Amino acid sequence: MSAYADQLLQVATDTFGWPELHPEQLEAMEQLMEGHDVLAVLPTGAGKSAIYQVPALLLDGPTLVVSPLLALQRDQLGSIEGSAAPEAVAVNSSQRVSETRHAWKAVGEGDAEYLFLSPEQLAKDEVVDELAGLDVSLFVVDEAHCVSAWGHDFRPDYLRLRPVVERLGHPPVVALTATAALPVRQDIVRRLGLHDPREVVASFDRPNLRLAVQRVSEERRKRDAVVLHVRTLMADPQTRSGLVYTASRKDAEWYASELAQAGLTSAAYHAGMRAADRRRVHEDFLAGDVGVVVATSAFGMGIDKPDVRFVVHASAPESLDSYYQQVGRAGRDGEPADVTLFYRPEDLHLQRFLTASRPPADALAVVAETLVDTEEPLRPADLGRALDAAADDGATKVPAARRTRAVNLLEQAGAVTTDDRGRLEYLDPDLNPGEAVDRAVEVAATHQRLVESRIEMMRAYAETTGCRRQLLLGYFGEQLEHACGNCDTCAAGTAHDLSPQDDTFPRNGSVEHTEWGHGVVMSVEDDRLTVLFDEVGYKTLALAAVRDQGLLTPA
DNA sequence: CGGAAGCTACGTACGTAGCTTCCGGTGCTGTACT
Repeated sequence: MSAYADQLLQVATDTFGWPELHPEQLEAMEQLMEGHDVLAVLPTGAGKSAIYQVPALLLDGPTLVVSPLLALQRDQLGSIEGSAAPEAVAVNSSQRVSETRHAWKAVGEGDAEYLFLSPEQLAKDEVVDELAGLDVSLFVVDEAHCVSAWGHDFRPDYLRLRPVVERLGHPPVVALTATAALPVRQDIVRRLGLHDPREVVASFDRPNLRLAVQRVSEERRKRDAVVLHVRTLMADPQTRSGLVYTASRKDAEWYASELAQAGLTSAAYHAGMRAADRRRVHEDFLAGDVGVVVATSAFGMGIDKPDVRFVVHASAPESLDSYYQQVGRAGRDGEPADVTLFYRPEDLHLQRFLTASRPPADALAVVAETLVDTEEPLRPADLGRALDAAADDGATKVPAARRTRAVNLLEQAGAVTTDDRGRLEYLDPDLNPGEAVDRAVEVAATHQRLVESRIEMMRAYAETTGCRRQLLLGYFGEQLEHACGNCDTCAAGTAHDLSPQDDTFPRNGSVEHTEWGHGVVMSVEDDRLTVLFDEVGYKTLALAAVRDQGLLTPA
């Protein structure tokens, strides 16, 4: 046991009232105390927040917590307030100016230990300037999968945390998430610039979830089948609550009303609803007044209800990452829960549409040209001003989010870098901006291939005749030797235990493909391999073809 | 890409087949207006 274990346990007990810590929690905390960066992948309910809350009190200086949703920030503030820990404050657009002023003052004077912020706040120079004077001792990225899932497109400021960490002198950084497959973990480590990170990864297996897929041919039949399935589940007196996920807001409304007509207490939940209605649905679900919430992906983070008895998908999501996160909301109490995907291959086309992204070609060109022409490195805000001025002279107008996305891509392409004062610099004056744009477009294309290959993994899960849990856990890098006995394919008798493999291509081993280049073996089944390639994402290869044609060599 | 909604033609007077068009997810922020 390390020198810190006793102190950590004592703070956990005295301040938070936790009589003990899980080994993973303690491990992550000790690594932080020793000054290491940490990536912790632990299931929800395993006490991820404790990992920063406890060491924060032993480290000298405030703890900065990056959190994706204001609602989550409020929850966290509330839970810290309910403990004996020092004050927690937030800085965001939803609170009064006076509250924000108080927050800065309290952190500055050492009265507040925890400061919650969104990544968008950290994109502002004045916020980072303020933080730079605070001697931040711990940098926490909560729900860190958002870095990878949202940073590339939806919320590009998630990819700009790294320069902030550096400007704060790189205090120990801890990234926390419940679900992260290998490329997501790699992305988190790379984008946050974690130094030699210690990874604490708990098992992904949730044996109490009964996994099933119902394949349906027609949309109309699927709707009937989903409604029937939910009605059947809710007819069981043991089943008080469950979730139905849909791909569109319209479907969420449709199923919610259909289930209500069938006599169930159901409610829709999606981002198109008014904030007050969303909050009420959430509260009613927790209180048990609403039995079934029918939701888009908007419903999820921050829901901690132990007795959710089922999660039904009326439509497949865009990745197993999302799928596992959503189904993981069932059966937190460890009791059996039903997890069923209603699958039509056609539904994957919608996911393809929703995840399709065009690289911001015009923005890339303007940003690259502006940066190459600038003598001094530019702060992002100054770049924005320069682009606005250029737009007044007839250049393409570039909204802030697009500009950030362009900067991110140029940086990933190695054309632009951020210096230690957070300023953007064009790296090689001899590199033609047109060439820089081409490279950035290629970076975006590589990422897009990964996104598309994730959809194909979703398809593989839905269509496999092997054990679903083996496939799912394999996706997250965990090998299940025996068929699980608690999924539909096991029940149908098509699943079977893995037979011993020769170890030409061991799991997690590096390989080189004749066409697709470098990759890492994710899972090995009897007749096939799934490999994550750097350039083309996930690919499943038939072992026979690999052997006969010599497609793959260990690297 | 697929599905729903809206439109037109049909050929009979209201309903349906078939075509076209449009829509489809996740949240922060700061500002303008009630």
